[in-house]
Amino acid sequence: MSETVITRFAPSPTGYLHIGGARTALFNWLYARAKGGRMLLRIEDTDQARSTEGAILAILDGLRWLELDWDGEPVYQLARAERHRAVAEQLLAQGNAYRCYASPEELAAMREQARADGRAPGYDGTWRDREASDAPAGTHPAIRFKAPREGETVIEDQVQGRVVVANKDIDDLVILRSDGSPTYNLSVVVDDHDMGITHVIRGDDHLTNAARQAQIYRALGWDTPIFAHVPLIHGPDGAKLSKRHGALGVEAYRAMGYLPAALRNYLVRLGWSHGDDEIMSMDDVVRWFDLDAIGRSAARFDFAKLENLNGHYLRGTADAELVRSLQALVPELPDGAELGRRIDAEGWRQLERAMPGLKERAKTLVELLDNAAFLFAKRPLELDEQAAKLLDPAARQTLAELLPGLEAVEPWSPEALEACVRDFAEATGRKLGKVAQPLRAALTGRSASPGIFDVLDVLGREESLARIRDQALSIESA
RNA sequence: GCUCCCUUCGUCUAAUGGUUAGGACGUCAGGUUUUCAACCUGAAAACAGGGGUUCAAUUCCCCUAGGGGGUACCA
Repeated sequence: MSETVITRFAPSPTGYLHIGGARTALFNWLYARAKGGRMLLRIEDTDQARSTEGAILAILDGLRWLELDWDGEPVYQLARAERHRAVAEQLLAQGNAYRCYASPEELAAMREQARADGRAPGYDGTWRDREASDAPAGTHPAIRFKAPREGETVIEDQVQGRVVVANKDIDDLVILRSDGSPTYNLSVVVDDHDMGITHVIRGDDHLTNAARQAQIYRALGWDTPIFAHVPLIHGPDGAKLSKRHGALGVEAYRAMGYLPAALRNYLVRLGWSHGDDEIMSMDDVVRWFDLDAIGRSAARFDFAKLENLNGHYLRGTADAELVRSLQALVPELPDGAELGRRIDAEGWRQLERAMPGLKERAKTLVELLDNAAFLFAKRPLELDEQAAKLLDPAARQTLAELLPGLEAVEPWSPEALEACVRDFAEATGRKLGKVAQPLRAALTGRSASPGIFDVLDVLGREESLARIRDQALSIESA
């Protein structure tokens, strides 16, 4: 009997959706899709001190941007606290848990002592067998899980393989705080069980939790889900890619001009592989994805490769769609407001017309937009250093000589323009580059741009000639 | 400290008990070209170290080193 696969992505809303979380979500999504199952979303907001509404929104937004959809409504863990509490009480009634009256000070002292003795700094089980009558008056106890002390707990992990933890190394964890709120390890078990989760795919920072959780499953008489602990993603320097060490939320990648398709492709190859395949559609990946092809070692995040992939996807995206992406991106840019004002409807149309030449030359949407700056520039153009160097007296002379021919070009099409410029170069014994580069500098203010005949075409006759005159004329006045 | 996991070119990775250890990104050198990209060709570049097991280990086992995770009344 084959059971429907149900995975879940369970972020805690204490920050944005970071890149590791995004990959975890992607893997869960892929596995569910690959097996014809479902992926559920659970917001683990039980840490009320750190969870924020804004973070929840940022995470949902990040998932939507990555086009990772989930099935059904998100489950909010906090809303299920009553159920978690009931399970804790059940564990207590069954004798699988006990009340612990130790104060925070006592616990701290206990940890310190254990450390000094070279032992694992876990709870020592003081209240495991003490009578309730010993309880100090007026204190609210926490409830601790009575973890087995003998033997070992085995996790048959789909990625990590067989992981064995000695039970003596697992202490009695608190499942219900003294204020009556459930803790993570209890909530996860109850929720995963109640939601019918069949496969838990998450970062391997949860690997040791899995052993604790397995013990709780057992005490409750529930089947454990299948675990798959995916290695973490490290920064370019090999250090942990944590929120504190410059890890970025997916919205930062969006703002840097990356395409969701490129990020997904990059992320899926971080830890998972299918032979020598690098560029894969999500349809391909869904067809091929499985847990056994996930590697066991951590990967470093490499922007260079992401950029390369992004360039690939950029080139493969339709012009009109790129314009829409750009329109959505502009407000998120640092100078977005100013830029948004400068580009009018006509500007967007021009941008789309210039897109074939632009998308060939950019690795990100941000770079693309920067390369398109000449479209929105106002005369007289500001020349960058190299363009200024290019427009030496000889070049300005060339432009002056070229001008009459260009003025007569009819129609103003790339083909006709190219014929005109080539004829001019040939007739005057110049190499094409000697004409094209000054033109480029005059028209775009830079030394690099899309094909120069396309630039002339997109800019139009009037604006092109005016920009050329701006530069050619200066020699006559000089 | 205790405990768990990991280790193939700079990076992401493939493969195999016997291979010239493959691909991709990046780098370098050419080609193409109106610039820059793209594209094409080529090059340099890896089995962490030490022990075993075996006719034979990059591959299996052990140790060491290095890296990472966990070690909360956080998730």
